[in-house]
Amino acid sequence: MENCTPSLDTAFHALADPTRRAVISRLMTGPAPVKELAEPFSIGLPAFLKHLRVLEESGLIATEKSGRVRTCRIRPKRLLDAETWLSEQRALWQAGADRLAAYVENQMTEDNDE
Amino acid sequence: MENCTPSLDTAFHALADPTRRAVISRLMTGPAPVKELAEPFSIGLPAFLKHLRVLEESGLIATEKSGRVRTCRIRPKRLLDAETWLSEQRALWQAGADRLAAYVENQMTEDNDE
DNA sequence: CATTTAGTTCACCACATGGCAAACAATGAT
DNA sequence: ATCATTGTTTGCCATGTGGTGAACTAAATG
Repeated sequence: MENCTPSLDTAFHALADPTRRAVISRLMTGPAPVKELAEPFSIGLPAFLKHLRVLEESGLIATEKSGRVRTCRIRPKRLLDAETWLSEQRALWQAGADRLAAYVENQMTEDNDE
Repeated sequence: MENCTPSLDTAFHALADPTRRAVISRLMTGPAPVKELAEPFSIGLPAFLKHLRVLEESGLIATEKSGRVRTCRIRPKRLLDAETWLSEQRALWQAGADRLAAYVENQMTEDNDE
């Protein structure tokens, strides 16, 4: 249940943008060149490349240039790191839920908004 | 496997800061007033309140003021939303892994770096 | 009432982010 | 050799972020 700060910062930050999440989703189905990745979006290439750089520096993706085309692929490890942190937090919460079962039951019933 | 943009943006962004993640971790063990939450950190109250506001507007926590003390508690739903998105992505990846078992095996062996 | 305590608001600052346009490689195709 | 394709770099700009210090409100406490 560490707070292993340095990598989670960049990973969560990278995920906090719809364009970048869409790129992640796309790459989950297999590698792709930059142009194909950028196609669905209405932004220019320079802006899109910035997103790719954020993703790469966060360790969520890896890119490799062969000829004039740069191919991007997913890097599942960092995704798993983020997921692990979240599930650890949930485990922490459930431990507290066991301690204060009745109180938490009350919290949940008033938490069904939105 | 939606990209349900609006809430994930703010949730992931809120999680992209070590101070805010530490607050989340602390609140997982039960509610706490602002002063107690701010104590472990070396930043001033105004800065800390900004973090709390980010957390609250992201829906990750809820706060309630009683008398002169504002009590903060966790809101597990948004945490679960983020965790769900991540696990959906992983499922997507595993589907691709089934399709291209051999290729992905190759990818994993060259992904043991860092 | 006077004072500490807890939180809030305000003005300000340095810096990162996300976007653009435009010019510049470098490779593949004709 | 020419030319289209695919990135890449460079300025530039508006906005958001994370921090500060100082002034202020409101509730317990003596």
